[in-house]
Amino acid sequence: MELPITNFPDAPELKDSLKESAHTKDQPSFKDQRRDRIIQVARSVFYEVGYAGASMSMISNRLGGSKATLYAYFNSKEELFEAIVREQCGEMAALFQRHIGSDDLRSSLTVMARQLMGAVMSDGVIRTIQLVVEESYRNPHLSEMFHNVIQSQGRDNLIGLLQAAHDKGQIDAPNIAEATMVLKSLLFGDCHFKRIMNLAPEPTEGQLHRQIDLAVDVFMTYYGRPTD
Amino acid sequence: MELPITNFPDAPELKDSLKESAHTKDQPSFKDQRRDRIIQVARSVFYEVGYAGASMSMISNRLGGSKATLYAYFNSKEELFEAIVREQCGEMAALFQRHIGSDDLRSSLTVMARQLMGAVMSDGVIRTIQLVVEESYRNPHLSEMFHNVIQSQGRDNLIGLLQAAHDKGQIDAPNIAEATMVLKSLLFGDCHFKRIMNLAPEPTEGQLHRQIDLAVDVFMTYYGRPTD
DNA sequence: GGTGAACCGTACTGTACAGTCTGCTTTCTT
DNA sequence: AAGAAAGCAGACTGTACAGTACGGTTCACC
Repeated sequence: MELPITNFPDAPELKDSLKESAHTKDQPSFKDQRRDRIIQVARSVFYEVGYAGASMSMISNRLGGSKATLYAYFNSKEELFEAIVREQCGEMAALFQRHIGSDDLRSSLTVMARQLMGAVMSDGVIRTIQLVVEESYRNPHLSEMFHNVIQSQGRDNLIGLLQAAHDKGQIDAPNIAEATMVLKSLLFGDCHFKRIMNLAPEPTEGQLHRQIDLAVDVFMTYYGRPTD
Repeated sequence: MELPITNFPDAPELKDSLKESAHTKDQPSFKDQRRDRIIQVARSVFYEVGYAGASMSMISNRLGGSKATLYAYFNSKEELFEAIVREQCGEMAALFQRHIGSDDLRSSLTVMARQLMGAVMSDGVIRTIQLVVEESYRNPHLSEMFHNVIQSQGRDNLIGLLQAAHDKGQIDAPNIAEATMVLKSLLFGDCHFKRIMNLAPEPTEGQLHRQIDLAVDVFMTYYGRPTD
């Protein structure tokens, strides 16, 4: 079922702009930029109709070029999809900057959580998660890739923060991994699951902040030192 | 790609047993039992290869009958899948029996949570969730159906329990819905998400119990009355 | 022993898709 | 200007699948 998306008019424009930027000797090569453009377009198609529902013809049509060109950049649909997930992981990892705990642990946690949650609840990340779930049976290393970013990178940040807080005596959490899990659960709340099930829209900033405040409050009540 | 599952030998046997049971005038008719058998087999196929990966031929082969028979019971692949999800929802709903809080809220919560979590973390339910996620874009009312069970049924039980506890003065939770969300998040923890992403096997009973104990402890520390 | 409903096996139809190939055009390089 | 590299359009191949058609078979029931 080919959607009626007849040759996007912006495709040729882009092509021209690519050529120009090459004249000015920018860092990313033609190929890289074109590759990025393919990933971007393909991602939007996968988002709309899912992995199984997307066809390479659909992608190349919307891209404006020919299928042959598409296959010149990616050897298969699977490889293209993998590149999309990889790129999304990269974007997420870039968001998980390392935080150094301040004296006020509550505000440190809040700042960090806002950053983390904004990323993790966004339409893009949620849709990627859904696609990974769809493909994770056929292609288990996709979820592993995701795991390495979302769990290792994001979680290690949290663990580092909490470990430092524990060492400074701000909290009393002998089992840091467990405490991290509790915090993460409280932060994600109901909402993350609902998002994945397509049962809730992207939360507003206000909703996110309320949820984070509650999570931090519950967490600190359990793990905080009496003096804190 | 047809899997090498040549005509299950048990299919004819079953057919015979169906006929026999009709003689004895059991409640479920031929059709009902046969329908259940189809759902059961189809579910196992969907579990193995996903919705898109499963073909009706594959299902009817494994069933032992012909495709025509399959279509005599279900008008389309989608309808069959919907029946599977509906049945799984029914099974889950049956597990969420109503609990009346005892004087010991901690133990009430623990008992209820063990029941809930055992269901919700099981391979069957998790795999169904994954399939629903896969199809929820094309077929949004599948997730709604799920939502009605897992959220309304399961959650209403929790809400009822907590409301009673609040009324009895066992906890101080002016916003019951919020408290329920906190409890649910703590119970599900990391594990549920990991399960959905195919990153963790079904937890052992010991792991479940530890997680539940921690969740209840955190919850009661925050919401419990000082006297409790 | 005949009738009808359910079922069986399988061939068929129409469609859709991944991936390839070809012949042509544009654009860059030298 | 000439050759090379990349891209374009779209036809083509082979496969897989949803769903249908059909002729033959079983079997309960009359």
